[in-house]
Amino acid sequence: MAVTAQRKPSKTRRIEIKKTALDIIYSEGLKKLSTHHLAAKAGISEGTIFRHFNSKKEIIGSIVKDVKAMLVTRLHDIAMQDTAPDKRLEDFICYHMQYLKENKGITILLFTEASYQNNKELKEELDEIFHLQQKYFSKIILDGILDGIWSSDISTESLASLYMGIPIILNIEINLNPVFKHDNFCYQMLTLILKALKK
Amino acid sequence: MAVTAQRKPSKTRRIEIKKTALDIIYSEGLKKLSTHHLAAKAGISEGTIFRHFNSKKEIIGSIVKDVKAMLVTRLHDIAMQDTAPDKRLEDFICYHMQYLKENKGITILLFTEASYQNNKELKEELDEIFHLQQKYFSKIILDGILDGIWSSDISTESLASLYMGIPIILNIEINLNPVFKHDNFCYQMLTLILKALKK
DNA sequence: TATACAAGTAAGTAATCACTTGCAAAGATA
DNA sequence: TATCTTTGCAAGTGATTACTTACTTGTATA
Repeated sequence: MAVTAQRKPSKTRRIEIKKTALDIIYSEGLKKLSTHHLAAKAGISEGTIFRHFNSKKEIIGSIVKDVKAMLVTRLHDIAMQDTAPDKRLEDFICYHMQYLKENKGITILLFTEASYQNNKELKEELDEIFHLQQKYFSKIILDGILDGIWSSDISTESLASLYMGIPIILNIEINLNPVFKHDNFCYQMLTLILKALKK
Repeated sequence: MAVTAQRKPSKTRRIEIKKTALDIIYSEGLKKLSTHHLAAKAGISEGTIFRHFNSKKEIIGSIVKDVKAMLVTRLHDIAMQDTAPDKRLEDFICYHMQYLKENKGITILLFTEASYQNNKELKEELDEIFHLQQKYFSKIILDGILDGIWSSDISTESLASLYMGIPIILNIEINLNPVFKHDNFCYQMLTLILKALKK
């Protein structure tokens, strides 16, 4: 019979709201992400949400921004390391999968929101995230081909396209199959990619 | 200044409504698929939609049923042919891509609706479609391995998972890149898969 | 030609949506 | 202690949602 939520600084409350939003997306679906339901799950009133965000759109925009800061820059760093390409490829894929495993609502948000809403700015953000990931992946592959460890008669572009399907598949499998063994997943995918790259 | 839509038998009208729904999903996003907007685009009144379908849910359910009848059974037939596995693989992938190219709203509907709505029956239907496609794909791969034309040291299951990412990627690329050259796409993907399968 | 049914409409319905308003009170600073 | 800013809430707002109701009209068949 809570009367009023504990007062917290906006910075903290924003993080809580975004975390709750991802929980809802992952466990109940995007449709349940109403401001009413989000407030209830976060233990605050609906009005309080709009004290910390100007709009619902801004909440999603802020989450996307977090992904760029946390995931995309890390993938960039991995791709640009001066270690061997096969080592970088492993780090890249495994970090990518681990991040998505630990932030389970992200994939649904990125791919569903873009095709559900018709928000132009959001679409452009997602487009950028998508193609940056492809670009960093391609960088590693091209380095490996230049180093002579991988076959050059492969379309790097196609392989990068194929790679981008993996996060989505991971998510669908997790969603449909509750006992999905995520741990092997990144190494299984790595093995397949290495096989395709073999000279 | 049309007063009343032309009278058509329910069978015809249902097809028109479903076609219009897919057009909206593809070109305007799932959010714009309201019964109000759907009726306007189909050139009928909102009430007429409910003359031919009991609910909006039933429209989507009927489209999913069409996919099972048109796409899934065709993929089954291709997988079960007694031609060479590499021929079947080519037919399988190219028919799959062609179907999705000609029915552009389907992929968004299948993958977005499942994570947007929390409709249990729909989720089970989509689960079935997803895993049947994986199963038929795996059948071809296993036949090729048994015939000795492809390497046996590959996880058929992993490859089938990887394969299922392709339709989604195709859709995202088409959406983000208006001048995407779909024609090469299925052969590029086929090449990569064959490379991974090489002995 | 009379009748019955199928297919159409306009104008509703309650529920839900994102968001606003006006006010109370906690916490920091003077 | 007095003041000011920030964070909270209850109770709204109009717009939109899927769907219903009551009624009209085209068309096939007796």
